[in-house]
Parts: sequence; C-alpha cells; structure tokens
Amino acid sequence: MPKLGMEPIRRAALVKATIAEVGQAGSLDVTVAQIARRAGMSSALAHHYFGSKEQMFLAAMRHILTLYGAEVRGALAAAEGPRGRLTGLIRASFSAGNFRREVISAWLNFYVLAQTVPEAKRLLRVYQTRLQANLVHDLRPLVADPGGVARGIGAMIDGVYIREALAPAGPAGSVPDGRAAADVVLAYLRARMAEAIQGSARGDVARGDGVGPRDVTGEQ
Amino acid sequence: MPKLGMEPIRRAALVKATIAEVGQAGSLDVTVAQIARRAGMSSALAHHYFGSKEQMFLAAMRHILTLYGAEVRGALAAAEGPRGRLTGLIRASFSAGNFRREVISAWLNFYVLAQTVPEAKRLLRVYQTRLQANLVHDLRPLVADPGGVARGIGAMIDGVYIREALAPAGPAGSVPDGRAAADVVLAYLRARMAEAIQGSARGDVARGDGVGPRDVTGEQ
DNA sequence: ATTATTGTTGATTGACGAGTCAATAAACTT
DNA sequence: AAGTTTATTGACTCGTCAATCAACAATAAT
Repeated sequence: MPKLGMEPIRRAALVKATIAEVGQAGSLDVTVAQIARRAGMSSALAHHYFGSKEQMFLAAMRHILTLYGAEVRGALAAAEGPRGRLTGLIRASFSAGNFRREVISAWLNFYVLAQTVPEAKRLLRVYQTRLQANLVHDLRPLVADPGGVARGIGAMIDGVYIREALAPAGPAGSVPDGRAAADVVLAYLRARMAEAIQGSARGDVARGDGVGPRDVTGEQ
Repeated sequence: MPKLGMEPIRRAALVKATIAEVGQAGSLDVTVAQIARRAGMSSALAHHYFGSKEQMFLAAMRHILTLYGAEVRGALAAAEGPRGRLTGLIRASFSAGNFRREVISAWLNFYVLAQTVPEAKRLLRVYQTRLQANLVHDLRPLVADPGGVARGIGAMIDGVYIREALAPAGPAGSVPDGRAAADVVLAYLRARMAEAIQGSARGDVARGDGVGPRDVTGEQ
C-alpha cells in the first residue's frame, strides 16, 4: 500500500538510523540491512533511495553537520559581543543535541571516513574552515594571535569529543556532561585572553606566535 | 629453508606492516593478506603467529603505545624541573618518531577500534591515565587546577593529532610539522601558567575550576 | 635413523554482505 | 481503462575475506 511522497520520509529515517547504528556499533562496519531494519524497511529500499552505503554515510554526515551548524548560528545570533559569541559558540558545540553518545561516536567514525572518501574529507573541511572563521572573527579584537588561538580551540573541541567517545559509559541512561566539556575549552579561551591583557600591559602582545619568552626550548 | 627463531622476527614484521597498512589505507579495513604480503609472508603464516586479525591490531597498538611511552620517559628523564618536564613531555608527544602520517592515522583508527574491542579500550585508557598522572605531577607546583589543566592538555594533544590526520597532505614526501603541533599545546600550557601567576597576585588562585569571574553564562 | 618441533604455504571452506533484478501493488494521469 | 510513475520486497549474484587444513621442508632431539 504505497503512499506517494515517501522519499523524504524514508531518507530521513535512513539517515537517523545510520547515525544510530554507527554510533551504537562504534564502527562503520554496519550492514545496510541493519540500518534498513532499524529504519523499518528492506535493504533493497535503502539502496533504491541512496544508491550505495557510502551515500548513506555521507547523507548522515551532512545531517550532523547541518544540525551543528544551525545550533551554532542560533547561539551566535543570540549572543552579545565577541566574548559572548565565543562562549555561545563553544557551548553550542557541546549542547545536548550534539553532545550525545551516538553522535559523538558517529563523529569519530566520520573522521575515519574522511580519510578514505574525498567527499567526506571535503565536508569535514568545510566545517573546520567555518569554525575557524567564526572563531577568528570574534577573537580578533580580544587576543594577539587570533589564528593561533582559534586553531587551539578547534583542536581542543575535537579532542574533547574524541575523549568522550572513549569515556567509560556512566550508569545506564546517563548522558555525557556537555557543560563540563565546554568548560574545559572555555578555560583555554579565558587563559589566552588573560594572557593578552597581561601581555598588552607589558607591551608585547604583538609577538603573537605560540611561544613565550620564558620557554627555553627554542621554537619558531 | 626455515631457520629457527623466526617467531619474533615475523611478529615484528607483521606489527610494522599492520601499522603501515592501516595508516596508508586510513582504515581498519585492511585484509590479513595485504598485511602479510607487505611483511613478506603468506596470510596463513600471519594467522599462525597471531591467531586472528584482531590480535594483530592489538599487537600493533601495543607497539605504538610502547614507543610513545619510551619516548616520553626519555624526555622526562632528560628534563629539568616541572616546567622543563612538561615541555619535554609535550614535545616528545610530537616527536618525529610518533608524529608521522602512518602513525597518526593508525592512532585515529585505534581510537575507533577501542570502541569495539575491550582490550583496545583498556590499552588506550592506560595511556590516558599515565599521561594524566605525569601531567598532574608536574603541574601541581605550577597551577591552581592541575587536574583541569592536565585534562585540557590531554584533550588538546588528541585533538591536534586527529586534525593532522585530516590535514591536506603537503607536497610529496613532506612530513607533518611536529614542532608547530607541539607549539599549539605549549601555548595552552603557557597561558594557564601565566594565569596562575596573575591569579595568585590577585589572591584567587584557589578557585581552580575552569570558569572565570568575567564569564556571565553561569557555569558550575 | 627416527621422531619431534618449528616454519611455511597453496588451496579450500564457509560466511557474510553490497548491490541488482524481477515482480507486485498502489496510486496518479489522460 | 490503459498506461505511467512511485513504492516495496524477496530472492539471487558475485565478490571478498578470515580462518583452517593438509602437506611439505628443514632443523633439533633421542
């Protein structure tokens, strides 16, 4: 009893099921049949709509990136001033919608996918570039080396995510602590800002590279 | 013409080949036959020595962790004072031996493996715990919140690694820039230390949690 | 010499899974 | 009513691959 206009519904269900299945398995080694079953249809139908497993993964990835982007945009719009926007952006990165076991695990696996599939790599780079641009934009008035601090924040967000993927699952039903995770990153931001203020008082803000005068190991 | 005492040689060759193959493929989807071929033997022999593919992966992971551990221990022994040891540890994490495309990619994949294989998870946790302990030990005399800063450094190291795995490969034969990577992490350390000094001058070092007084978002 | 022990591989098995296809059915079009 | 498009699936093909096995070779032990 086929109703028409099923396509978008089926696609959405498959995308959701893909994320759930990859997240639960903790691996990209999930069969199309598994995904399809979770989404309530036959594997043949999944192939019918997506053509291949790879396309399913990519659609799932796009979906995650889209959700993330929307959440960030919302946070940016709601926030006041550079500092507020930075805080908002970082908090949004660990919001309840994004920072969930399944999704975290899916992220990790998509990183792996990006090693193999060019389109996945492209998507991830779009995300990284946009994040970097957002951060630099608001860091410029606040710190001496916006690019460097932005890179640090970006790396740290990824690092906190990846570590959560490995964290021992708490008591059943417990949820990753996005607040605490964001605080780790915010501590970094705060430290680098304090440094800028302290530095400008001493007149050496313009150094800008990541290595301070006390460091004797000879960088740069 | 079988010589005796081949076992350790074969095992080492297989471990090396596993890392190379996983690194090059950017995925755990490598066949035992590929690995064995690279190591110069038949797939049957690989199974003979390791019993299963999973055991091969685990051996490779142990090997990477061992190398890393040795490098860190060396750096710690050679360094002077807490600050020097911290710098040494961080630099060692990005030394030429560890911070190579293959190995970076293998790390990423081992993170994924740890999602599925309990023994892999255990290994990675040993590494994380030891790193945390090392960091805390030397941070204690330097900052107000050694645990928090150590967590930040750990996350950042992982983040920098994972990002390098995705970085566009430079011109052929080029090698990831471990110096620059370490500098990103060192900048974080320096900032948090500066903050501690600044803080103690103002008498509020003991706060210790990751959120500053200027932050209006209401954490903790 | 004969009997382990260790090293080594080609061939085979057995399972699994992506993708295709033919067939069925309900809706829309003319 | 006949034809077209959309939805849907069971069955099948085809390839791949981990793991096993039987057999062979060389060295060591008795």
